[in-house]
Amino acid sequence: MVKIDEVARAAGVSISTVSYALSGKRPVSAETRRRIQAAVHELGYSPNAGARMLAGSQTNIFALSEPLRADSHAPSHMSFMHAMTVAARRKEYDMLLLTDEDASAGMKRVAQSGLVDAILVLDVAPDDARVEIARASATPTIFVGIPNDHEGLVCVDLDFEHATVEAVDRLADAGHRAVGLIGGSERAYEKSNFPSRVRAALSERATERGMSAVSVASGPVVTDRSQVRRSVRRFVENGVTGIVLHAPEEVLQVVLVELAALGKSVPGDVSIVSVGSSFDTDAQPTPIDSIPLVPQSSCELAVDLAIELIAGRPVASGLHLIAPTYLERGSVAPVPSA
Amino acid sequence: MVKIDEVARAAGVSISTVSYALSGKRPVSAETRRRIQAAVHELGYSPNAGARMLAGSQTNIFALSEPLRADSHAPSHMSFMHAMTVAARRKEYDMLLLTDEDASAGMKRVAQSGLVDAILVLDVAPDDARVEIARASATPTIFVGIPNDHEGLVCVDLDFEHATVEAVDRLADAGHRAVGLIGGSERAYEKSNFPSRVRAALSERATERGMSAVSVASGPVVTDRSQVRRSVRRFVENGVTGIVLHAPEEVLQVVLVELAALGKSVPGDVSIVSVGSSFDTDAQPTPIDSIPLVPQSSCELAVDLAIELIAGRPVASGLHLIAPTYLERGSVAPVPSA
DNA sequence: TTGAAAGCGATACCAC
DNA sequence: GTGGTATCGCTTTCAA
Repeated sequence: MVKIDEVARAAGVSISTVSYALSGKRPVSAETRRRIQAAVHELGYSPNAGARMLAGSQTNIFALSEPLRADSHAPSHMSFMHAMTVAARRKEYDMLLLTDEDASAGMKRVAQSGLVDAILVLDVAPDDARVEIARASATPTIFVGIPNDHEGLVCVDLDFEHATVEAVDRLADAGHRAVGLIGGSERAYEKSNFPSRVRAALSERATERGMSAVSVASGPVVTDRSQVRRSVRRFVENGVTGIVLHAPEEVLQVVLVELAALGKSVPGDVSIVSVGSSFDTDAQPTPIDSIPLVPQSSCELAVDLAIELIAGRPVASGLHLIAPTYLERGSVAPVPSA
Repeated sequence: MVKIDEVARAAGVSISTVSYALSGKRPVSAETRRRIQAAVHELGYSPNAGARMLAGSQTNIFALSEPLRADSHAPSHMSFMHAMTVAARRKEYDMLLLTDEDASAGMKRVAQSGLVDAILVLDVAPDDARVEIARASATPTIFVGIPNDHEGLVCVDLDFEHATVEAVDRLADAGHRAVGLIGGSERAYEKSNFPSRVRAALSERATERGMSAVSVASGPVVTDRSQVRRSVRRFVENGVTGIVLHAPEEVLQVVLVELAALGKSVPGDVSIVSVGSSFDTDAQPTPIDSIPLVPQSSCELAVDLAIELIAGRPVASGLHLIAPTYLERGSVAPVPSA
């Protein structure tokens, strides 16, 4: 394991110059820097992590607190974990995993031992125990998702309410008079407080636009396709021509199959918009308009905010909402003239 | 951030005694240890991670190399990552995440910087680039899964071959004369070399037991249920009464639905055994006999082996196969007397 | 623009 | 059974 003094010797400079050349915290002449970089490359030097932490009081490690509840949607979680880790690496940070059975204790431990510079919290529940720990800790903490009580916290999320409004508006603009919502399972409404915000925003906006709204929460995906199909049938019977979907990929597929079974085409007879999904609505048999929840966006923002906090720069505590982006895929069309 | 000397002062001992009391590497009188523990608790002390790494040359961190390929099965991956992280924590280790775009570079980096004590490799491909890196590195590395060329490596996995043999034997013992295999997607056969071992073991054992074997790889799960259904129909037409399933949960569900549609009952008409699945075959509408791939088992073994290597204790390089466990759930019954 | 040297906070050797 | 202290490899002040 090659050390900094070997690099210094090889480059014919002092240890401190090597350190500065690598960190860029002090100007180093072009020629000297070149020699140092050559030596670094030559010897395959990378600074000892422990020594760096100790001397620099920065670890370049984030903790990712990721409670894996039995009912969480694995593919979405993976996307977020992955996006977060990649975003961190782009900023030279590594990612340490904190599991659920360890969430509270783990957050304390990594903070107290100075193992990490900041904590990133995924899969935030409305009533999340980690909120209190974050408040009690001096370690910068960013929530991806929004707990009910987010006073003084830094939270990142998609702006679901505006996304929903946008979705309703698109349908209204296309002349649709009745809109239906296919939401997630009942459990989803306890796990996160956004499904209910979507539902509320939809009702409100539909009313404002003079539409009638029918909202339905779908049952647990795999075990209860029939409930989703029932909802779709009810929509059709009630003259709903616009559907807003806030649910996983599997549910969309059931919806599409059922519509086809009822002889309804998309967007010929029924228009669909997906809100806040993190799967690719473009890769569906029928591409679907979407206002996606893009893990990369949330995660990059979260990482940037963490870095600001670490640097001691001011960050507005409160909600950092990501503006929705509407992706047209041709699944919204004017309502058929009855 | 409270330091060791404050604890020492509070307990009225020297810092070395505190260190020894905490590490247990030197006997400390009961009374002294009690006072130290009290002080630790009182002050909320936890040792500085950087200092510890530097002085002790142990980091108590593992790296988890987890290439997230687009076609990987998210729920299984999550199970493994989670199980591995939990197993590590039980041994006082934290887990650092290495992503795919970083796999090779990341492994080198964390090894060279002394950030981790060992590397755990998940989702091993038959022809895995990480094999070479492991060979070139002095950092202990454990593979969960088996690359084709595993010379000199330490690999952990379920003993799929014996598991398959056991499954075939159960069916043979129950009098079944023809056995069918529902495997994963074609891609699965490239991603890991176990699906093909299962297939080979099945053919061989079936022959040994005087059975006829029909092997079928199912298509990509979601987009091609029809292929699975076709296979099931073919099985029934060909008089197959015993099915070995080596595929994800979704495939099992399709199989069960199709059998029902064909008027076949389980285990009345057809017997089924699942091999190497990591979902709960007991939670299915029809519970299924299973020789499960238990993430906990693999991960605990991997962690134990890593610790052995770190401690400098000898570990047999080569395959560490986990003995299969057969779980009876009533899905295997004597072949109906035609 | 560069160098010397004082820490950072533990661990573990050497004494007692 | 306990204490003093050199040491780990870097960062960063202070000097030049």
